[in-house]
Amino acid sequence: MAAEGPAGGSASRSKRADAQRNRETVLTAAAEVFVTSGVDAPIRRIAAQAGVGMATIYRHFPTRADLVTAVYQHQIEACAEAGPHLLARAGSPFDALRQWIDIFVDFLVTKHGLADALQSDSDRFAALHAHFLDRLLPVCAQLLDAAVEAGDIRPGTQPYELLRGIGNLCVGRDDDPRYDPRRLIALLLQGLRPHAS
Amino acid sequence: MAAEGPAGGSASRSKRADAQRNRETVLTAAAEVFVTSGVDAPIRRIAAQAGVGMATIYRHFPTRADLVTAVYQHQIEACAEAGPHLLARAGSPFDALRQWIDIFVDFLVTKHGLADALQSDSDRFAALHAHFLDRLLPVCAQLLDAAVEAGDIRPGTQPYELLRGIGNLCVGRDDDPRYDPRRLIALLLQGLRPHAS
DNA sequence: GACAAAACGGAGCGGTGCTCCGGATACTAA
DNA sequence: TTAGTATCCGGAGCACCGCTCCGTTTTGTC
Repeated sequence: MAAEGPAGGSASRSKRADAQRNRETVLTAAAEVFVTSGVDAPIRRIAAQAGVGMATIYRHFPTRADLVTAVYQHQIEACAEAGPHLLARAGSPFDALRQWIDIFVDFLVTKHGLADALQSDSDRFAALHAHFLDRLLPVCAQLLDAAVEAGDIRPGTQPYELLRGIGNLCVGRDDDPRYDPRRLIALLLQGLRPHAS
Repeated sequence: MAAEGPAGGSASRSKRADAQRNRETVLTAAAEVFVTSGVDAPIRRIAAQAGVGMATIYRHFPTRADLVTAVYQHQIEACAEAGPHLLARAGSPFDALRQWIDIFVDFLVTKHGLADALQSDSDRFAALHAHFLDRLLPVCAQLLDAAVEAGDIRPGTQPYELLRGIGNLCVGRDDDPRYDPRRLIALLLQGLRPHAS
């Protein structure tokens, strides 16, 4: 709680220049390594790729979740912002929900191991899980509410449960032609529609 | 392919007495450790619990998947056998499918980390995944076919996809009151029902 | 009891997460 | 420009893990 430096500045600009530079270097390197080795890649490898020491990574991103969060920050944000946008543009709230889920799923399945990390049983990624929730849960809830309001789906589904379920369905090997999470998610959405008794 | 010893014996009885004894000891110890520490527990810990060396475990169960498979052998078998049984007893093929899935889910969620292991994107549990599939896929397919035949659900769903989807929905922390995989699986099944257009 | 085959146990190797601290670096003030 | 200092860096080091190798012990047989 000590006083901040002069002129405060925004979140990540109140550091020394080399620190700021290294932060970016690490983020770039991590993004590259994540593509080839998944978000579970050894910190040593990321450090080597960035040409820095391990401690530098830990100093900027104390937990692995912090690093992953920072790397995918923009895409999480884009996904969150797509929600209201779709709600305004799509043909129906249900379509908006469906398209938003498509975006979310595309995001998850193209990042090797990200879905696994999100639902990991260990606590190593707790902060990542929390950040996804903070940012995306309200969006999902809004879309869900709108669809219920419009009578497109039955009420009673909890946004958290739906979001985690979708994430769960994206877990595991993504190169298996026998398994496409999108088909199951479509079934799930179908199950949400009102009974046409 | 060398000649077997005298009196051959069934699968795991053609070894020396101490080996046979240790095999059982290890299985018991592993079952205990799995309950408290999950199926990812360190081999060292299981060895300590059993009072044997690590090499003994690796000798009897070359991969972790072999050990896990052996520990849960009986329950996998029971689950597989429940399929035809339910099909004969339940009110409808759909009910049979639903009840069988309940059994499967109960099995998964009560073994910490088992669902995670099954869908793990590493290859460490490949043999476990394969064994589950060998044993349960035909059962699931039979139940699915019967339900389609009876007109309870729409055709077109692949047993593998359904089984893996259910497994996926069981992944992650099992002590979160906000998330109950059974509710989502019920939705999934609902989505399988014919459109009452 | 002697012998060989089988099984055992744990030291040891490579790899990983994370920390600690001596040294290098960037800003500040004179 | 040059000192001085707070900040940051790098990698050695420790703990833990999976897995193997090999000298030792146990078991079954003659």
